[in-house]
Amino acid sequence: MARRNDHSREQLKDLAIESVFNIVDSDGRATVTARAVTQGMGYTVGTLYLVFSSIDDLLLQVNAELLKRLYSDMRFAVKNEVDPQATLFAMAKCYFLLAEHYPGRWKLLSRHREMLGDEETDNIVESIFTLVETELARLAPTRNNKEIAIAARALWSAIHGICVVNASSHLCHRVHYDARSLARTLIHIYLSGFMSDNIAPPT
Amino acid sequence: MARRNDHSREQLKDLAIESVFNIVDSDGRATVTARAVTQGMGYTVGTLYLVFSSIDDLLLQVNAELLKRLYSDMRFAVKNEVDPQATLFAMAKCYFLLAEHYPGRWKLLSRHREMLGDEETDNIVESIFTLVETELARLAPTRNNKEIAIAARALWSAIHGICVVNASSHLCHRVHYDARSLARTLIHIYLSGFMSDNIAPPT
DNA sequence: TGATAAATTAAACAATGTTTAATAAATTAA
DNA sequence: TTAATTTATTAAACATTGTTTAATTTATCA
Repeated sequence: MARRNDHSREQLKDLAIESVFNIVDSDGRATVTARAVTQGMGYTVGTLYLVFSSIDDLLLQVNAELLKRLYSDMRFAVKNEVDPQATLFAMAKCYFLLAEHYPGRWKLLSRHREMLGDEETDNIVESIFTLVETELARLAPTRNNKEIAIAARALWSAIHGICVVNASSHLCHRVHYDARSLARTLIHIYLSGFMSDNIAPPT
Repeated sequence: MARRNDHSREQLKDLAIESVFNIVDSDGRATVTARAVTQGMGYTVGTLYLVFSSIDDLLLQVNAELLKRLYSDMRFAVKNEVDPQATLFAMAKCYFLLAEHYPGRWKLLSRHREMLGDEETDNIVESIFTLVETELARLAPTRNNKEIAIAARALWSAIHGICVVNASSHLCHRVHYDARSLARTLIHIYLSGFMSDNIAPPT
C-alpha cells in the first residue's frame, strides 16, 4: 500500500509536529518515539527520515513551533494592555499558562537538548526579548539601549526560571509559591528597582 | 571472575556517581549509558541494578549529589562575605561557575527529568532558598516571613533561569549578555526594588 | 571439608533510533 | 495503451541501550 504524493513534505512536517503534540498532551510521561509519531500520522517509521534528519531534529522543530506560538500569544497580549507593568505581566502569563495547560509541551521545551545554535530558535527568542525591551524602554526613557537590553534579558530569563523551577519542584506548587505569584512578585520588585535606581550595576 | 565484597553498596553508589561525572566531564555530548557507567566503575551492567532501580534513579541521585555540592559551595561563599548584596552575588557565582566549569554536569541538572517529588532533592533546594531568605531578611528586617519567602524564591528561580537560558542559547554568550552580567544586573535591580518598595505586590 | 549464601557476570530480551532493500503507485515515453 | 522509469512508502534488518535472568565464582559458615 505505498501510495505516492498523499502529502507534500511540508504537510508531512506539520503532521509529525502535530502528532508529537498529541502524544505529549495525551500523557505527560509518554515518550515520543519515532514509531509512535509516525503511527499518529498514519505512516510508518521510515517516512519520518524523509523529512527529518533525526528524532532530535524533529524535537527541535517542535520546540521552534512552540516558541513561535508563544511569541504569537505574547504579541496578542501586548496589544490588549496599556500599562507597561501590566503588559509584562500579561506576557509572563502566556509563559506559565503554557506550562499549566500543556505540561507535556512545556517539558519538551524546557528539556531543550540541542537548541544550542539553532538559528531559527535563536531568532524567535530574540524577538521575545525585543518585546520586553519595548516595555522597559517605555518605563525608563532615559536609559540607553544597552542597559535596556541587559535588563530585558535578565528579567525574561528570570521569568523563564520561575516557570522551570515551578514545573520541576513540588514545593513551589503551594499557593503563593506558584509561578503566577512568583512572577508577579518578581516583576513588581524588579520594575520598582528598575525605575527608582539610576546607578549602573557594579562591574 | 566474580569476587564478592570488593565494594560495599555505598561504595558502589559512589563509584557509579563518580563514573557519571567522569563521562559528562570528558565529553559534553557523551550519553550516559548503563554500560559506559559500569565500565567506568570496573564492573558490568548487572551490578548497576544491584544498587539503583533504574538509570533514571541513578541520574536522580547524581543530581542530588550535584545540588549538595552546590549548596556546600554556597555555604562557603556565604561565610566569606559580609554585605548581603555581595553575599547573594557570591552565591549566584557558585551557580554559574558550575555551569561554566562543568557544562556536562549542568546539562544533567537542568535536564532534570524526574526530580519531581523526590524528597531529598526538594530538601536541598529548600536549604538553598533558606540561605537566600537569610540575606533578604538582613536587608529588609521589617518584612514578614511570608514576604521574604516569596521574594527569595522569586529571586533564586530567576538566577536559575539566567543560567538555564545562558547555557541553552548562543545569543547570551556575548559579553554583557553572559550569565555573570545578567545575574549581577538582576540582583542589583531586584534588591534595589526590594529595599525601596514597601508596598506588597498587587494580587 | 563441604554446603550455603552472596556477588558478579554473561547472555538474553524488549524497545527504540536509524538504514536499506523491496514494493507499489504515479509519471513519462513509446 | 503499454512499457519503462521515477518516487513514495513500507517492511525488515541492524545497532544501541535499558532491564532481567540464569549461571558462575567467591566468600562464609557449619
